[in-house]
Amino acid sequence: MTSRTPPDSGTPQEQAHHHAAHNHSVGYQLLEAIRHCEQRGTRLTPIRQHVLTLLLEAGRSLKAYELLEAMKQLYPQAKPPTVYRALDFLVEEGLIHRLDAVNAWTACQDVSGHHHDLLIVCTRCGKVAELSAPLISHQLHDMIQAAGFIQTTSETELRAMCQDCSQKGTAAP
Amino acid sequence: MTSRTPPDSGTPQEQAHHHAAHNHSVGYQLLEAIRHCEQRGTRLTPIRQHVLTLLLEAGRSLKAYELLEAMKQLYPQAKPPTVYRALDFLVEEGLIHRLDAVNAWTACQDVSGHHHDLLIVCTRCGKVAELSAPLISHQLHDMIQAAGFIQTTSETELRAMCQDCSQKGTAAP
DNA sequence: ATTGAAATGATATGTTATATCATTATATAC
DNA sequence: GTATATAATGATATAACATATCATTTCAAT
Repeated sequence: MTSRTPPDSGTPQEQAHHHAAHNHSVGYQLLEAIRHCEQRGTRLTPIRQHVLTLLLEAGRSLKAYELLEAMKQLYPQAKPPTVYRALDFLVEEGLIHRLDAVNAWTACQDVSGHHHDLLIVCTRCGKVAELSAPLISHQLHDMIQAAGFIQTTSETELRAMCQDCSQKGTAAP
Repeated sequence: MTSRTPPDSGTPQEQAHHHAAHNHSVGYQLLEAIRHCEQRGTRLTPIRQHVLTLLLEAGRSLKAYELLEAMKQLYPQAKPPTVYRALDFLVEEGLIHRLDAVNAWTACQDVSGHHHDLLIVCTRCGKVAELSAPLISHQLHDMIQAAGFIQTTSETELRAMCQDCSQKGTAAP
């Protein structure tokens, strides 16, 4: 799950927005993706669409080789490059995120809607919350620039642990 | 290099601090590390010390297998676990950072001094700038909490490109 | 000296990702 | 509609990153 029901009663103190309300169906999200690619003149081929669908249906982040196994149901000839090429395309299109913290991949929950710039990643189960926090992101951008760097991604990954996992303790999954 | 001479004339707008001034010698940094481990009752064994020294001398982030190759000069019997165990120990001690964005490892430039909570990582060459920005970090912490997560690391990695690399363009290294 | 814990040695294997070249599909120009 | 260039996929191999496991050694505390 991508944190669909976070307790919004915390300490806002910042114009941060969850987009948990954008809990669209997989079918709708797929349509959004198709429109998105049409507008950009890119091709959401069957393989790419299927990888995206798997991620959308999973409702959590998946490993590349998990996706490969799943792909083999429909595409028995699928090999690692089959999956990695699709993933690279989908990242390029902004339809999915690669999560460095857990070496996994997750569908973007809100392609056409609000921009989100922070990803909170549970390093235990891979659950992700997509947030929008323009003020913080702007500050981060300025700091990166002040340090003599150029920001190359509009999304910042934050390592964390979800409530379920932190309750279960640090033991193995 | 860990961004030793960033242009500090940018847009501060935030109490962010570079610690480029803490440009200590490798010898001094090693002494700091030894003291650090003594105080914590942990053992900076020869292997661990050598891995740390390699990272300190490199002045940039290194891959685990680069370190392995280098280790083999002094420890011909070195194997992957030799290096990974040392790296895990050094991370545990806060003497080095693991950089998820580039699958590499970098020495902490300021073990005993100021706390730093942001790492700006050049995803092209692995160069790192260590920054301290308590206000932003506090905001990030609150947002993570508001999203129903528990923050598990005190350092946030920011993907970027250093000036050298962004000038050289997107071509291969 | 004994002993328990930590560290290292050694082997094997698991996991993640890419390089390369051949083939097929698609879009555009003609 | 055929030619042709480009994009996508197929297929094989291998590179790059990381850990599990068990044996042995070192170290510190008794």
